[in-house]
Amino acid sequence: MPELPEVEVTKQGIEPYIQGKTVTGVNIYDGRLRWPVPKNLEKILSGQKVAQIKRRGKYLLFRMDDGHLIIHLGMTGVLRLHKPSDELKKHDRIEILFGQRVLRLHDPRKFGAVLWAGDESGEIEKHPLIAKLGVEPLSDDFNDEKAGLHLYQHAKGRQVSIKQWLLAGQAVVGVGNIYCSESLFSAGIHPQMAAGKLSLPRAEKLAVAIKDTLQRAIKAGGSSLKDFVNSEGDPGHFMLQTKVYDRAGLPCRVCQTNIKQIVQGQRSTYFCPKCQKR
DNA sequence: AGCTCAACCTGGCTGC
DNA sequence: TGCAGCCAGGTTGAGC
Repeated sequence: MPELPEVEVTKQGIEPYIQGKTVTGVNIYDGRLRWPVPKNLEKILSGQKVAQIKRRGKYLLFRMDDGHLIIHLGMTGVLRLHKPSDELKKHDRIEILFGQRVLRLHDPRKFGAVLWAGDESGEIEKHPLIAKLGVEPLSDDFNDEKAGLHLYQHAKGRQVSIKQWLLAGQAVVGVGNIYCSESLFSAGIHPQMAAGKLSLPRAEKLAVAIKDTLQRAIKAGGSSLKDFVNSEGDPGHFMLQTKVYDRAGLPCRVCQTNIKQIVQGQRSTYFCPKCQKR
């Protein structure tokens, strides 16, 4: 479910209610996520205050008194605030109590993660899961002058397809399978082109396309999904109307050519064979 | 170092 | 209706 925009909207949705609040308890209903949830998480977190929530790529980093709580939503994770009395739903895996509010992770496929990184293990930026991540697409490090050049230099010499290169997240984080297809369409780049063939002008165009796609998705999510505090509602799918994703066989919204679907690196890619050039 | 691929897990949809 | 097979928003880690 969640690519960067979904994670960002989640962050913005829960932060006002959680920031400055103290953990009063933790319940683990099924801790067998991507990695086992630490069994002693309740002991670790109880009494600690949330100073701030940051997002790095698709990771949410809760700055606590003695370290960071790391949460990743995986493929199907949803974080929402509830009242403790709200009925548990199937696939609610873990909850963190803040007095009369409770943060629940609902994750059917269990690809999400809830981990603890204490300060003794170093700065959170050096954490093994965080350290290798690419540049933040919406940060100053990816502004107009630097962004295209950064992509161009990172892609140089790579034989892998530009779709797989972009999705891998080593150059830029947060571009998941949906917005990867969308961004390449927007930049007019064929997904099977070798990453190393990316010219500087096209890299600049791609950088703009990525930022624009993600920003618009965040806006769409922010408007369609303000309600992070109640139990109702399914915050799962709030996608923009897609240009190519999941539109195999349908006419391109620009040129009417049929959208094609292919598989790259075990993932589906959608593109317009006419609008997108190698 | 770069790249490919299997694996983690559950549910929903398609087609027989 | 039942069931097998395939697909799904992410990421790591093994192996070449």
